[in-house]
Amino acid sequence: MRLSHLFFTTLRDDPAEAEMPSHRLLLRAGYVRQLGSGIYSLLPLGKRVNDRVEQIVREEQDRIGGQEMEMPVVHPADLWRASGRYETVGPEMGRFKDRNGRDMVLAMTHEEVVGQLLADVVRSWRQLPMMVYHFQTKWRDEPRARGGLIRVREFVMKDAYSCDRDDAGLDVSYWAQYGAYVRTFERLGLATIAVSSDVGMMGGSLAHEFMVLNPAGEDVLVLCESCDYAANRQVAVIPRPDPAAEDPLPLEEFETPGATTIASLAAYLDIGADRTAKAAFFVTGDGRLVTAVVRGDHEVNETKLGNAVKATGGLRPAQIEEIKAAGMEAGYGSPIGARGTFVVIDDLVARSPNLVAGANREGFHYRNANAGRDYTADVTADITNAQGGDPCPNCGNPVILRNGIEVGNIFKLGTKYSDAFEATYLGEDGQAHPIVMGSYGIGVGRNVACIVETHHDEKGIVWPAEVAPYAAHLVSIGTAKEPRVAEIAEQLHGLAADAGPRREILWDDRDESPGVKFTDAELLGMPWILTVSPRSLAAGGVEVTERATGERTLRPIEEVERQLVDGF
RNA sequence: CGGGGAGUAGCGUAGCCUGGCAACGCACGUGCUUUGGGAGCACGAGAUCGCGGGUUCAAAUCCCGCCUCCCCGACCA
Repeated sequence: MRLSHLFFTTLRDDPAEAEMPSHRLLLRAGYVRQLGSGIYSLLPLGKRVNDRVEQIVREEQDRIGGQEMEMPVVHPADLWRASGRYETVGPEMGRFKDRNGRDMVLAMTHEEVVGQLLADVVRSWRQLPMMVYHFQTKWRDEPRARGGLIRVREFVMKDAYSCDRDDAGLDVSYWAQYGAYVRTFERLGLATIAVSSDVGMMGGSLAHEFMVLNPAGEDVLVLCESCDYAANRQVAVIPRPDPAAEDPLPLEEFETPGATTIASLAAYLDIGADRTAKAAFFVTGDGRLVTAVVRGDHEVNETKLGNAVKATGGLRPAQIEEIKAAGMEAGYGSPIGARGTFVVIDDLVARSPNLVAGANREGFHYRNANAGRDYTADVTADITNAQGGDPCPNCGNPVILRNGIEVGNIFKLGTKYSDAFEATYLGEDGQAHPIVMGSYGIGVGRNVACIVETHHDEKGIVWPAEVAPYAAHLVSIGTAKEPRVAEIAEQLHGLAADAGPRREILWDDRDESPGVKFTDAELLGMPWILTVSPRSLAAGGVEVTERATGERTLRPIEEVERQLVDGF
């Protein structure tokens, strides 16, 4: 490809809105352009990288027996009503009416379509197991897009669906996908950590997320450096020691002026935060006020809390008025004397005697609050976040917290969708059984961004060879001085093109100064930069620079020609 | 949705407080020179100053409303 013909432009200055390296570099180097919040066009270079990433994902899916297909982006709403998700999902799903007034939705995932297809196609146990996948656009109207391609609203996902006769079969499919993901991310040049995760809106029993460590990551991971424990903080369960036993003392109200936070309360009383009980207030999607009580030295984990109260439609922080309506006082709140609220107590609070808790009266707290005696739980569960230094559940050594970006996930779905669509098969026993499903996603664009996040330097992108849009970047210099420069460049460019699409190179044939060409070559990030110039020809060939190391060697033309075909 | 910030030429910005010809760098076009690390000179094109309303002799600038984008928090590939 001649750079003079390529639909792109590089930017000398960083776009003001781009903060993450991948966002900045993909914009500057002319790979992508933004159309709206969380909506991006892929320019030709971006499209080629995207295709290379897709191809690696495709090969690894095919290797474990996945069959590629394609399902639509626009679905009739009735399909989503059948699974119940038309009601449960909320505003992140795009909804519209067709010209006849029928409710339609934009696909945010494809379990429903697969469920319906299974009901249609699968009759017999002989058709199972079976795994299908496709690359398709999803629309998810996220509350906030961010970080360029890291978190967008419209994106292409590889989503795969495994279909098995029973749980044992699902287990096999699940771990086959696990292995495929490990290979996929290795080939993409991404160091991932598989963490166990929440099953979220998908429902199901077991799930892993593949995470790339990144300070800008939106997930917090709980990791153990002594063993291989790794979990999303949403689900990490940390063992906690029993608090020292004390006899319950009488409840006693006392004045704590202005102590609306645990920090100020503990400082005022000169006690540890672990001697206090903290109440946090949420409202579920179905309108219940939830009061969560954790010890002052912990934080509420909203995922665990949501699961504990079986919240449909998620949780949102409660308004002051909603807290007051239940007889509680924000800043001095506790379930003591409250009414009309669902109370969830962290199991550590349940075991901690004589805590300081809010008195539901401005400027007052109680001493010696005891769960079970002074207030009762509707549910007692672990609802706290793991913290750095907590003991690892495997080996007991202190865990660390790191941020991560989720580049892929795998879910055991079970029969939720096959039940909804009556997707059954006749078993060897002559009976109908529900098909057992799994679901496996990889966001293509996010992976592209993550590759740039790990493979770049101060000059620009450094593509791993497997995903680079072109195998090499040819820079020709001094064509006016030496006619052979253009001839040789032309020859190398044609040779690479003839060697096949994967061997094609980018040739900067523009009439630009050498400085501009080198700078752009480094910004664009092809793994090899080939320089043809009067100087290189006089020295006997082509200068070959490895982008990653900056190492330069002068190689005879014939050798470069061979390497353009066989690889460098 | 809560909090913070920003919309001026393709990109980056100044001008706004204190109203008075819309400016600078890069990029872009033409010509000449230059050609191994973001070249030089000359000429040139490019902006309804996010949108709507208001105040004023006069609005990028002041006031009101709206829209969009970015960043931090609750969701996910």
